[in-house]
Amino acid sequence: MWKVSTQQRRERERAQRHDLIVKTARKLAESEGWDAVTTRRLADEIEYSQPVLYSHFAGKDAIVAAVALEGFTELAVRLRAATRTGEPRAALEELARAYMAFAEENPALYDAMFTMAVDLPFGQDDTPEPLRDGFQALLSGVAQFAGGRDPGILTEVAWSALHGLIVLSRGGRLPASGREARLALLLDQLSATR
Amino acid sequence: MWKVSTQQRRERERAQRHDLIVKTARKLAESEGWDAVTTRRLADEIEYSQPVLYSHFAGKDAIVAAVALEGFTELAVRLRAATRTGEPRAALEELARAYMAFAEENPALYDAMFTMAVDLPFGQDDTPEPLRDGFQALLSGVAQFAGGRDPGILTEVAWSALHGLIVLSRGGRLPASGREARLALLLDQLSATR
DNA sequence: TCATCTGTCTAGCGATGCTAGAATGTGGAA
DNA sequence: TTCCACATTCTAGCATCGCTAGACAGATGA
Repeated sequence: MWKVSTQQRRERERAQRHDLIVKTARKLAESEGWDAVTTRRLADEIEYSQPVLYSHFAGKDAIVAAVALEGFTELAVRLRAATRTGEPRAALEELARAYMAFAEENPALYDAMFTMAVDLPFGQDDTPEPLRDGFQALLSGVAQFAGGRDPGILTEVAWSALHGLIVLSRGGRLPASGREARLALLLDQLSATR
Repeated sequence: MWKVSTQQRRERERAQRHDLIVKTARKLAESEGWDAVTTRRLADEIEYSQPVLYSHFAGKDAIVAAVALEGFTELAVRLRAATRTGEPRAALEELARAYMAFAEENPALYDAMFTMAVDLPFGQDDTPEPLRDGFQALLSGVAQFAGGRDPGILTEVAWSALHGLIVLSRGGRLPASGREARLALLLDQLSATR
């Protein structure tokens, strides 16, 4: 009944608006916090009415999840870019710093990825590619210090420690002053092969 | 104008109701999650009307903070009780296990303490006693492995790692299967003096 | 017995996520 | 060009949230 070309244009426009919603939600969250990201406010920003959001996403949580997914892709890229150094200890440090820098530069995004959205499949078969890729990048930097131990487990512990530092620092649970000292100590711990 | 005894009775009753609110909020959060802890629901449970809550607390956040404070006290007691073993490595393990057990047995409480409530003073001079005490308990178990390093920093890193493991496991970010392996590896890392 | 004052409740405000049904506008057929 | 059909978008509203003003009730001391 409808021309094929018309249908394609519509799908293209829908995809663009889908992206616009995600980008706007992210920008808004980053500049004013996730509390400011209400469906009304978001609808205003994209210059459409509220129900339009629900023709793209099942609900607000799905929008947050979409933002988080975008974050995983960027984090993976960033970690990949930080795994090119030669010397092991320096490589590990660069990797850790890349992770922490990402979290600091995109606090709202990081929250969406690791504290808010719960409905993303993580350790399972249908885990999105970017998630898997980011973990692999971390693993590549940590693995050489595994010695006889399981590199996967070591990576999980390293990741947990980094995440813990980030999230406790952000909430004011850890003083901002000791930042560098803590990172240095963690890197020492991790890079001690045995 | 008012009898002293009357006034005392009233203050006693107020204190009891204050406790009732905190206990009820905690129980409700633990059994149905913090989303179920609405002011209306909470008022229903304590068999008073909503405004009564606001005569005790500035708002819902203050109630959560009160629950969190109770949690800090309990955690401190628990950690203190786990610092009595002789052999250092065993003492450290017992301490770590006590911390993780507390988080697992009281997930909602742990969330209130470390993820939700933001208005509790942490690393400052007016930090509540239980917070300081819990940190000291952790420190007492970790310090002997510090070697030449700053025991405070080491404790902060150890705490971060534990917290990271807990919070990532809970969100499904880490598979439940490797739990013991991750803890063992972390303890190895921490107990390696250098 | 009465007046007063404290404590409690009813009712309501603005804002939230979400949705049903009306209105709009676009595309193809006559 | 006119008209109909259908997809798309919007207006308006629901239930619920945290929070509060003002009415109501009950206890207290004179």
